[in-house]
Amino acid sequence: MPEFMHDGQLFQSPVELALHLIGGKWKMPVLWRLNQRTWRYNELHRDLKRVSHKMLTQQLRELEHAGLLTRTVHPVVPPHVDYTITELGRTALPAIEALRSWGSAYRSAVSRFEPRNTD
Amino acid sequence: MPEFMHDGQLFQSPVELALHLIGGKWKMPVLWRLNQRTWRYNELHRDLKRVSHKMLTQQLRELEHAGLLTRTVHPVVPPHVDYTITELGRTALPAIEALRSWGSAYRSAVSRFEPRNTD
DNA sequence: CAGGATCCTAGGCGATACTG
DNA sequence: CAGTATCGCCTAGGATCCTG
Repeated sequence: MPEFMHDGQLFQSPVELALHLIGGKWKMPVLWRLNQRTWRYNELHRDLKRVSHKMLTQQLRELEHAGLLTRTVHPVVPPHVDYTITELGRTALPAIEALRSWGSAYRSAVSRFEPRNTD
Repeated sequence: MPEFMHDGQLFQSPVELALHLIGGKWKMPVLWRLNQRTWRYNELHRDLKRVSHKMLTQQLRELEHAGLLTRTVHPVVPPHVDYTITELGRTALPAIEALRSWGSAYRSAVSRFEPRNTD
């Protein structure tokens, strides 16, 4: 398993690359939403409740840079920008789904031992 | 998609939980290795080249806390500690494999546009 | 050999204010 | 509405030293 460079950074494995590309806290949730339809900036901002303006913008930029989504600016006033997933971005969905599904299964597996909150 | 608590923290989705559990920089690489056999601490430390002592220890503790691996201390001198994946830990492997496979596919998809280093 | 404890710094990230 | 810029906190995490 040889090391390799991508975008000026050194990686030891494809997993490490994948986490770099979509492992950020908000990237999978964003791609997941974009799978259904095109979203506007503020829609995402509202729906991902605890994300800060700065973080969301930054992660959207990184996803765009990675070619996983497309940013479209409509030249109207007030500004209107929306984000669409690319074909390349769609290829990440099975992996995201696998994580989502595992997280869900883990939760029910563990809840059998940790009693649920009843108060 | 309701929010839920796990281990004292608030999560918005199963994906977020999954990233919390195994999204750390070294966790998937560790689990991936443990799938093949039991490893000793120093073996992991050597094999994950750029991990620091502190980080590796911390992430192993978190994986243990999450029930994904087992830490076994052999009472000999010098100390001998090894790490084994649990059944619960094995359930994460398909998700890790999905990410690994996507990272690999992404890399070859992108390399068609970005010329490889020839110098 | 495994890992705890301590110190210390870079930079991740939130809050805020400003632009087109 | 969407995005940039700036400031400053605070903590993630590396380096180092010490134990059984």
